[in-house]
Amino acid sequence: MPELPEVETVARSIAGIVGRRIVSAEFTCLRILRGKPDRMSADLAGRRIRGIRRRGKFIVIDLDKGHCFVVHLGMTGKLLLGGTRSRHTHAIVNLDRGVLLFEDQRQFGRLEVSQGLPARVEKLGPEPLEVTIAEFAARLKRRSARIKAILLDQHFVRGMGNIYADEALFRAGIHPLAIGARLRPERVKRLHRAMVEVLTQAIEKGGSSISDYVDAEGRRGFFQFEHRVYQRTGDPCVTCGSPIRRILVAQRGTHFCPKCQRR
DNA sequence: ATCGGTACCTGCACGC
DNA sequence: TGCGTGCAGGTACCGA
Repeated sequence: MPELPEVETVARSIAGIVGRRIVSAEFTCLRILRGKPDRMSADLAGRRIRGIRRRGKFIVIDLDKGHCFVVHLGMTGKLLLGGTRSRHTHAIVNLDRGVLLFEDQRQFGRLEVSQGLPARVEKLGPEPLEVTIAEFAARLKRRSARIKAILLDQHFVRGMGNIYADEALFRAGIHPLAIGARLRPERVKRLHRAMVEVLTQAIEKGGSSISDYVDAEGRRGFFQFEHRVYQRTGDPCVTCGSPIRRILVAQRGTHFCPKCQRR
């Protein structure tokens, strides 16, 4: 499910747990854990929640003494405040008031307890909503891959995913197979602007609910109604009417208008 | 360091 | 109805 706008929406939806204390935590699926379940439970029990932040697609729950509870939602992960347990409920975090559940049908999500930020999470690229056009252009100049693959690389910018890469490229009029370093400065500028616009608008709409994405209160997003190319294969381009095409780039379904998006 | 390909999971839609 | 195939918001890891 979750790219930057969805993760941001989920992070905001659990902001209310800041200040609460973790009473206990139970983990029932080894695959999604970075660390041993009993050790993680012991590290979490009794800790006060000091803050919630998002770093790329990671949700960082800051605890006492620099400890972090780091959550990645993978493709189908959900953080939920209360609600009924299901066969995909893999973690139950009991708070002094309420409970935080982690569900994940496909088990691509990951949970981790660390002292400070894990190195893997620390060394990601800049936030796409903060990176300046100058830095964006400089970083792009060093990349020889296709622009779609570059946007998906979390070391280039952190938080873009398959939906918003396709949507940003469409809005910028750039073909997904264009080589990053070869983009003219004017097109780089358009891409930077399109990326910021599409992510900002998507956050305002609470993200995209493609199948079952919801925030921690169970609310769906509405940005799926604003998609112009993503999963619109064969449908007419909203600008020129040409059928939207789907190709594979970096093994990911990639949607674009062959007339509006040029290499 | 970067690039492109593969593996990891479950569930759904589709054609036969 | 059942079965095989392809597809799905993700990252990690491999060899080149």
